[in-house]
Amino acid sequence: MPRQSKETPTDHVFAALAHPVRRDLLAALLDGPETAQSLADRYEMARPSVAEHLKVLRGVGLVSERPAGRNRYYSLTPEPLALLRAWLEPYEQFWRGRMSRLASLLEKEPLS
Amino acid sequence: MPRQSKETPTDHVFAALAHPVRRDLLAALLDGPETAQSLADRYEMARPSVAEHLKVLRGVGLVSERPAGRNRYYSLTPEPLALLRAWLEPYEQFWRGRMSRLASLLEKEPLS
DNA sequence: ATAATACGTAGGATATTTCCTACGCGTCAA
DNA sequence: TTGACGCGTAGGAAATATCCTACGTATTAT
Repeated sequence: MPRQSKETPTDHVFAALAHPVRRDLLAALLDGPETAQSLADRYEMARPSVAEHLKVLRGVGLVSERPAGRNRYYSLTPEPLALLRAWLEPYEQFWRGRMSRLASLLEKEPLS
Repeated sequence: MPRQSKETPTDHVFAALAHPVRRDLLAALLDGPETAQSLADRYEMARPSVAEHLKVLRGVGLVSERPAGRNRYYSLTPEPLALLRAWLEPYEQFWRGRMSRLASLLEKEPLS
């Protein structure tokens, strides 16, 4: 399997979540919408840098924006995280498979 | 909150999963242990490059190795993915909150 | 012993990411 | 209108990540 040539939405979500600052930004938005400026203040980071990160998050649909006068409020839209959960699925099955195999093993040979 | 200075295990798991090739490698290992060489063949990539990726995955505990003569079998150890699921938790709660608020809104003002 | 093969890692070229300052645009207050 | 403020983005420096070939080591086959 020589790696799919096209990048999938899941690829982009993983890439967006790879950076600690972007995950921090998402966490901050759990408490409600905020502006780029106030987020920049919170993280001791230049506002344009925060704006870039927000752009990435918006690109994968994890964040949406609402203009309000000269302000612009960013809010969390967690739907794309469903892709992450879907990706996780086969590994959890794999894990459960291992666990049950271990369980049946212990059943046959207890306390050895 | 000026960003935690120390990197957490969760940070490292996200970083490890950020690269498409590393996710492909994990997916390949779902079918059972494999050597670096056979993985390299599958992905049309130089073996040392695959070895580097495996090193990263091993660093976060997603992969373990078992030497066997001059071969070395890598296998999937999905436990660290629990960190990812834990990270996901607050966002799923956030999501459910939005859904239920929408539901109660529709209940009060149906089909408008 | 010798040849072949699998391995990890070093060294380094290249690509990508991240972060900043500088700028121009739009909005609000005076 | 004018000045202050918030915004996004361009441009570029610096840090990271990625991928390769080259090398040395260990194991198997001849």
